[in-house]
Amino acid sequence: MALRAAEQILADEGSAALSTRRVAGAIGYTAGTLYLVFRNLDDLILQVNARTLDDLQARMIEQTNLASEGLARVLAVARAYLNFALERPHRWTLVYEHRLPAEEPTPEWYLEKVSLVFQLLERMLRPVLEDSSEAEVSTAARVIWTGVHGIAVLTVSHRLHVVGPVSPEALVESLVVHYLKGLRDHAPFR
Amino acid sequence: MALRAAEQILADEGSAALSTRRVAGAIGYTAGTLYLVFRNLDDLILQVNARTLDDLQARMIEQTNLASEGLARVLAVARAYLNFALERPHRWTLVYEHRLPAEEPTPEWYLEKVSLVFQLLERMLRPVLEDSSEAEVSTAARVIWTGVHGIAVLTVSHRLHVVGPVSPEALVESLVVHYLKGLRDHAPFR
DNA sequence: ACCTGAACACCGTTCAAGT
DNA sequence: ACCTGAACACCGTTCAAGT
Repeated sequence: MALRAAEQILADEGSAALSTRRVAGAIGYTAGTLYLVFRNLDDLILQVNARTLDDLQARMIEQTNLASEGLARVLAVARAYLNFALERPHRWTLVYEHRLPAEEPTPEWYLEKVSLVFQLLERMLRPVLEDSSEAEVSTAARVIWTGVHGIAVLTVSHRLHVVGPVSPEALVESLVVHYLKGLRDHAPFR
Repeated sequence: MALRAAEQILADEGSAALSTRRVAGAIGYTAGTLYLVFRNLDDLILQVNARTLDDLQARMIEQTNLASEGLARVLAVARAYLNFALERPHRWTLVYEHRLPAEEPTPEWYLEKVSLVFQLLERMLRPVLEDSSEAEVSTAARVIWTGVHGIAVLTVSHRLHVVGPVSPEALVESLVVHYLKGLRDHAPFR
């Protein structure tokens, strides 16, 4: 299948090597044939990314189920997201770097998959923030999601070690633990 | 100048339109001529990014000086970073999405500029975390930097609104305020 | 019905040749 | 000394033509 060949090229050589001619060649066809299956290269990439998002979601659910109590589950989702990114840097990078041409809107089914990954975190967070309003849980889920994403982005692009040695796992733990602690402390800042 | 033309194309049409032929054409030259000034396209992009990092640093210093006390200064650096990204999405995106070929190492002077942006945040953070060790301040600076970066990345790529309406400014404030509050509370999580 | 291969409009990069 | 323009090896995409 074309998608599997694309994932292989991606894993081995990164997104710069991902071309219609390369993918077609890898499965014994000519570039033109791909256009009988996919609308264009963007469509092919969207399908590759859909599988990546599915795999990510599955991994997050799997890892989260190994942890029992509140905070441990939040940490487990966050770590699963980070580890997925670190283990498949090229596939994961393609998901958030790929941009459709401005005129083409992102398909609904794709946005749905992005949203599912986020909702999983939101669900794990609710029991930890019992005393908080719905809006506060919502904001907290966004902060942790974007924060873990940022750690993963800068680690994968090798920008993090530029400012000294540091473990991304330690950053995720510090972020989740201290942010949630601060959220539950309703006193003013100083 | 070639760099100014490159910035114009980038701002107007994004990084996909940034080619040697386009840049050369915009300044009345032929593609080959650019190779008398730049080693190749990657080198040109590196120079564009260097200017972007300089502008970002200047903007951060400027905004930070408007705020006086501890927490306000940390918030000011964080907001300056976010706003810079939102106002120049294409230029800012190129800085963190551009990858040199694996064999070519990133030049020292470039890593220095990345590191300066981070150090500015670290300096603002120290007075707020008087009771913390050097290592704790160091981790905190990395968590806030990566966190704000993640908020900016997902906002610029339009992934944030996918999970419902949300203001990136509010996320930055929630992250900084609650994370720092949690950091100063030395009690165990529950 | 399925696939090819040539064509078109683009790339980055090099380099002999022109002024 | 400075720049061009052709050449080479690549792109994505389309489509008449082949089997």
